[in-house]
Amino acid sequence: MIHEKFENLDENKQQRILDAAFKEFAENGYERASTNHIVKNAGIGKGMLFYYFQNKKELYHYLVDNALQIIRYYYLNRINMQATDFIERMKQATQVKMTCFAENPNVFHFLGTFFLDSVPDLPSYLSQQYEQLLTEGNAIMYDNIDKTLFRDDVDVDKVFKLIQWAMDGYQNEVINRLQGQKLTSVDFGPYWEEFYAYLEILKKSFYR
Amino acid sequence: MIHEKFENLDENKQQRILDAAFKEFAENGYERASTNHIVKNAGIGKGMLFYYFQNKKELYHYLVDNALQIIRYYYLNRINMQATDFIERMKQATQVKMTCFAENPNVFHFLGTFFLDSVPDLPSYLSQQYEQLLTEGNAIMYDNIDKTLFRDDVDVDKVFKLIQWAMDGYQNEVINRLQGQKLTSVDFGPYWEEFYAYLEILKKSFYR
DNA sequence: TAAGTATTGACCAGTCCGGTCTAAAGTGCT
DNA sequence: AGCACTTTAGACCGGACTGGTCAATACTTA
Repeated sequence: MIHEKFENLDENKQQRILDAAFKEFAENGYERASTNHIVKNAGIGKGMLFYYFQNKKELYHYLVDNALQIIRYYYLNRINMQATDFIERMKQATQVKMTCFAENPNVFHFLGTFFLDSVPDLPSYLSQQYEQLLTEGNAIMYDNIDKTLFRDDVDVDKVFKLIQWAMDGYQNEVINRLQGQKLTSVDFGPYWEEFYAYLEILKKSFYR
Repeated sequence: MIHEKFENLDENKQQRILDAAFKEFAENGYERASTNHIVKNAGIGKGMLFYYFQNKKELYHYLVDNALQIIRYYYLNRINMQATDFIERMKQATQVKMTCFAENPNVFHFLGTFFLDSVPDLPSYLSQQYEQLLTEGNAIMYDNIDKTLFRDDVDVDKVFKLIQWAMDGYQNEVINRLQGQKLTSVDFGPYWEEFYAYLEILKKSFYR
């Protein structure tokens, strides 16, 4: 195995290195991320990083692969596609997203900038993995939706958009409100209550 | 005057320098912005930048001042606060924002990152200017709104939020769709039509 | 004890940084 | 034309930081 050395490390140390690397790349993009910062934040010597990984680029690819797997794991198994109610579907998607974000903020942020970053020589197997995740995600959001629930005097596709913008808006609002706090120690109960109130308004307004 | 030299330059050259500087700071934040890039993109010699401005920080402050003035000019004079219809108010605000963005993308982007950037020793007169703009902007959005227009079975403040998230969502959507195009040469007509269609849906759904 | 593995951080050459300064070119007055 | 003054360019400076190497050490196992 290519990453035998790294993956034989004890769990804790592995995680420290991954966290430091995700964070550094997320905050600075590929080019400007500093391997020096990574080793310092991970608490290891400079040499070890290049003992575990061939070079900076190879480390980056390892992280992309890792991040895609994590996200995939969250999304694909937790959304019930039998529910044909669009707002209920969005509710699930939003909760999955927020949970995933709270538990893996660095990974999330990393993938967010990964899309924007002009990635250096991404191997094709990673591009494919990424493309697949996108199409699967799309299916999860829109397949098997009952459009007859909506009031018939408006364009349903536009209402889809409006609902999604509402989801995004609320998520950003919560993230902003919680800025600086450790997400793992936050009680999201009250936030979900508030969220449900918004969903009720959307149903009242957009459904028959 | 401190910036006599710079402001006596012919209009064109001044603008080239401002554009290059706004763009560089916007894309990289204060610390990582490079004066070398700025002079290269502005097409001037390195020495001149430090002939016009004392140093990097002083240039940055000049840009902040300039940007705040530009934004202020757009917003304060073009929104009719006599109109008590919230959606109409948001429509105006969104159009002003998009117009301003299309005509000054660099300035807009610069101010966007300025908020996030931990700004180096911002002089108090600039902080004050900034604070004032924020409160004025708030007034423009929410003062003198007729809340009786809304249906009475929902929380009006939450509907405010939903409408604003819709505005933000549509703006982002358009900006994404037009990515890479020169905004000044785009015909926004069709986009406004589409925008009005969204506003109609919002009125139908959220008003009595 | 000896072989083998894991680990460190000083060190390398190179890039880029903000800022300076010399020398030249341009401008305007007499 | 000659002189004083302003405007311009970019070579250059010390210093910070970069990705990556490597010799020296500590630890583990037999």
